Amino acid sequence: MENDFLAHLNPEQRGAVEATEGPVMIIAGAGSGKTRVLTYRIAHLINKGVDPYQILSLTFTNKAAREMKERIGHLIGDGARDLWMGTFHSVFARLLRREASKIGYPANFSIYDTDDSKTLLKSIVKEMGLNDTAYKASGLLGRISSIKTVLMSPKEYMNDIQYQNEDRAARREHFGAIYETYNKRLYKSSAMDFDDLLYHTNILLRDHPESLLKYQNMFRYILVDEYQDTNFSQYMILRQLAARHLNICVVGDDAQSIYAFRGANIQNILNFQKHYSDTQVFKLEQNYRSTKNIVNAANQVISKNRDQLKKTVWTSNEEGEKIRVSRAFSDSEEGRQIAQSIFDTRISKQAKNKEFAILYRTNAQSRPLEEALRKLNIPYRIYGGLSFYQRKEIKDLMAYFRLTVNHHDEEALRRVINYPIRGIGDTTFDKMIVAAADNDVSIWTVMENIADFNLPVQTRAIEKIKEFVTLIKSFHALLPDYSAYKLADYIASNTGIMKELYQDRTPEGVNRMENIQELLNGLKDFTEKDPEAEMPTLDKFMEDVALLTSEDINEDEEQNTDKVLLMTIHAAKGLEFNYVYIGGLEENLFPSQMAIMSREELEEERRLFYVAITRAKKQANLSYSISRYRYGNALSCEPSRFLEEIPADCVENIATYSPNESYSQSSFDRRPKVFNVTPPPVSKPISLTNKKLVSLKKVTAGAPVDNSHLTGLAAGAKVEHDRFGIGEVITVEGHYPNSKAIVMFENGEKKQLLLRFAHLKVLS
DNA sequence: GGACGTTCTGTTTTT
DNA sequence: CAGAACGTCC
Repeated sequence: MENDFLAHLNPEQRGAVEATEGPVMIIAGAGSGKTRVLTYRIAHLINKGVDPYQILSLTFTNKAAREMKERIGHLIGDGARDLWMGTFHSVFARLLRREASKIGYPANFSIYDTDDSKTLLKSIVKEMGLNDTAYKASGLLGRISSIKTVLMSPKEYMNDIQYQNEDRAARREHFGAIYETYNKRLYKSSAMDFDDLLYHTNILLRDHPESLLKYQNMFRYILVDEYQDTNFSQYMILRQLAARHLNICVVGDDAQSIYAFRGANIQNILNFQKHYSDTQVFKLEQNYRSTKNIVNAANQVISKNRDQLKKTVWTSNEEGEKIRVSRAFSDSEEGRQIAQSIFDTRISKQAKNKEFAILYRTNAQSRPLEEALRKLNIPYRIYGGLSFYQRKEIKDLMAYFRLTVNHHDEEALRRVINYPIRGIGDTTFDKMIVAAADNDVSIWTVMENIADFNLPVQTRAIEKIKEFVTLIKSFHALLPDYSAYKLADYIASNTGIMKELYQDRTPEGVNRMENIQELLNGLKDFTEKDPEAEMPTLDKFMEDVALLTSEDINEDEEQNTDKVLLMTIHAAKGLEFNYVYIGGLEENLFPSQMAIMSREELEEERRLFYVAITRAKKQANLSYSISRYRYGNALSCEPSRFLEEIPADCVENIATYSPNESYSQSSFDRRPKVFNVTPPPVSKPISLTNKKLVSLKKVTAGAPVDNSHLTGLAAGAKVEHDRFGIGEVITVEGHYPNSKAIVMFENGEKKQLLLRFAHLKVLS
């Protein structure tokens, strides 16, 4: 049994699978069967008699972990379920909940996402009376994150002369104090941010030898995927855990390191052999994925980078088609070209939608692509993108869940204390923050004992606060007895959220309602998943949802449908497609203008380009446009330098667009250059058959409003789906933002609607 | 406190 | 262009 499945591997792969003892580094070129090696390695370990729960396998996404678990399950059966497998963040969050008391946290600590952290920072800057343009939340969080990543506490930071000098020079002398307050507030809220999960794991292992020993013995075998994208904090965790048995196996490709911006340190992989003596190194250099032409082009491009491990990726696959490069006039025309090409290729190659992917550098690029695909009725799905859990209505309801589980969660409290409106406004909340800080307690504690604090607020507000405290406590009391679904449903209706959303009959409101329903369905699944197990309560559900992404939900329905996938290149890591389109190959966009200052940054962009090309199995299509709408302006663009780095014999230039363009060859001017050209007209009327919602585009004040301002709604178009009470738009008149639309409903009733931002509000 | 209107400002990638 | 932040009115 043991050997039959190893026969599926080539000698390179097999060597890497069978070297189970001691430090191992596997350098796996793009498309070389890396996941296969990891999967087989784990299966092989278990076959050799290693208990699954002694294996810790760290992946880059939860989805990768789940897929790998499934594949191992196919090889060895049920045992796969007991593996410790997941992202660094999810695995160590789980571990920290077990050991929370050792580091002074309760087991039910909250996990703050980036939004929570930013809101908290904004609040702190305001409370400290600092200028919020000099201390911007995003910048602060970035810096705090990188400092936490190098495991530096606020105290250490403030004692570090170099950092202090840096801050003085940058006129940020209060940064240390902000960092300290931020951490303190997190602690008072019983909350951790993403970096804390790794930071506190390090502290736990460093300061508690008995815990260290426990986990060293527990995780006898450690495997790390995408090692090139680990940061210092993660490196230190691994080093501590692996120190005893030294069975650490890292897999990665330095050429695909694309997360330096969030602290990934490519030196981890470059220096692995120095960190662990007697490392066995395996190189997987045969690419099974792409055509010769794609492999050659990618190799040529990446060879321009100075920092890299030596390896020669090669393939025995067929020569394949040349990489196609096309030029468009504008971003919307680029979209049309791509959509048309997909349309044609689908027929000529008898291909399915899901064999196509469109990749781009920034999320904002998806819009013109989506429009073009919709016009040709090509079904598509945006992969990644805004996470389900980042939507306002979901965050609001989840904030109630968080607050129920952990009353001290300040950001959850901030979100919902006055939602739905219950008369506790900003003024009252600010006063409670002050009282909390003065008494060194959480805001919840202030609220709980509101009468003792003699706050200078209206007695009405005091009453409201008492009611709110009672409400949340009543939810908490039900925690042990109610299932997650039952309690969530109870909370949704008892807070008034359901009622509020139900009353909102705008398309967006209905959509929000659907999202809430989806969340509740998710909870139902969670509740019913394992009837044998102990009661699936809400606090258990909350344990790791903070770390899920949109790809972790909805998988059954969405995953297997036949749709073209759109995503950023970062999100495409680890995926492959027959036909890949990479849009926006323009200087200052890709490479990003934020990343052309230093060689290191530029090399990371080049690796990103390498990742993008190597996603393609059969055909890679690159495109750029000579103008692009950004921030409301048409900017002139020049082709990306990366295009020139592809050897000419790998490339074929295809259809380019050039009627009446007023394109000048002058070098890129940072100031917007406005093109006086109207984009080519769209010939086909827009079909709305598969479109659920109608939303409105904003209209410039003073300009007349017409039907074209209804996104996706051509003149006279009929909205087929009447679930939302929207019928046919008859006329639209007036000026933004108070223009009016007359709409005829299917029952013949006519109503006047107010157009305001993206809402349709019924007037009569 | 809350609804609604106006002005300003940012502008990469994400566990 | 879109969303945040601010200002004005009830």
